[in-house]
Amino acid sequence: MNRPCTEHGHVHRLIQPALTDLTEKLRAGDRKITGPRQSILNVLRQHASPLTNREIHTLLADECDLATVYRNIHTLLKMGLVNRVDIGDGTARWELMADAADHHHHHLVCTGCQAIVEVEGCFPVDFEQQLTRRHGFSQVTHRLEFFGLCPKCQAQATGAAATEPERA
Amino acid sequence: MNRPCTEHGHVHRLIQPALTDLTEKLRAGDRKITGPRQSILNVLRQHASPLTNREIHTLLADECDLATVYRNIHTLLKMGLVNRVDIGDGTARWELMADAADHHHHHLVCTGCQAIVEVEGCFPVDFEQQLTRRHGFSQVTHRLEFFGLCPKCQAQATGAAATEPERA
DNA sequence: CTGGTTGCAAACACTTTGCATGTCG
DNA sequence: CGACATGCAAAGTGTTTGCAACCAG
Repeated sequence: MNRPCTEHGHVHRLIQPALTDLTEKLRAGDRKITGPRQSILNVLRQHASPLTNREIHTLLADECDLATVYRNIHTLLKMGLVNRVDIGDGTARWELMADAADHHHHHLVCTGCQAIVEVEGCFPVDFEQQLTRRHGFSQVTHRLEFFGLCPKCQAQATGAAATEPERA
Repeated sequence: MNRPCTEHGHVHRLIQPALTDLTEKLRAGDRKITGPRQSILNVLRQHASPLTNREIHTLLADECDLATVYRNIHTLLKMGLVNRVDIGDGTARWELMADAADHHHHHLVCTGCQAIVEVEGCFPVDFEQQLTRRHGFSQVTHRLEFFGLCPKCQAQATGAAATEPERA
């Protein structure tokens, strides 16, 4: 389902919701189809790697204000159209939520260069239910991210002056 | 392993590293055992639920400056003594890293009241290796958090306007 | 026409940093 | 004594919000 992107070093999702499907959802939620809103959705559609609000704004080439990006992302979040991704640097990243339940996935983040790779698969739902049942929680979801050193950064680390003390 | 804390509504970890073990690690890293540093470690030892820098500072009752908390947490992070936890609100939280590899755990966060419960167990390491092997990453770790509605918030939601203050 | 939306700027919250002073080892 | 640590304040980011003008439905 995925194809490596030689230019950016990450994986592009081939299957992205059609823009019409997205605007349709907006309409259903009594939201207006404005220019900035369509642009934001398009930018997200073209980048599988989660983007920060600032990155979205930059990619939009000042088509709209940064505050508008924040407001729209927030709206899209409430409508369940985007998904928040945290990679531990304190900045929120956003990706388009694939249609409903399918295409559940996670990310593999390089601790060296911050590159984000999308990984398929996840643990069985039984695991989640089993783990949370005893606590009486309902509507349980999860967020799972992997971290590690990507091939490039590994080479760079070993190749360069061997100043890399082994870490536990 | 855990015991519910009636006062704070979360779960306290019974097994926490002894303060001497912690200061020992500091010494080993050529770090000084200062007053603020010991206090921070003690606060973390007494609260299993991850704390924000501000919370730590408050619990310290102004024993030291907020900036000192930030700096020390950063130091402890680099030394591998604390672990960062993100629950999706943009604020970093910190918990004491249990001894080495054991006591690997995750968190169950209530989307209603932000309460954090520690959950034991995790998927088999094989899963992680299998999932990331194809990407050539090394030193792979992961971060996993569960989200859901805690029993209290469920009742509050169904009971509608029903008076259910019950100081949380 | 009308309420949602936007631009702009100010306000906020969290986090980092420069510098002089203080203190552990 | 020397290097690291701290307090204080200022500056940096990421994010939110008030308000008047604007625009999609």
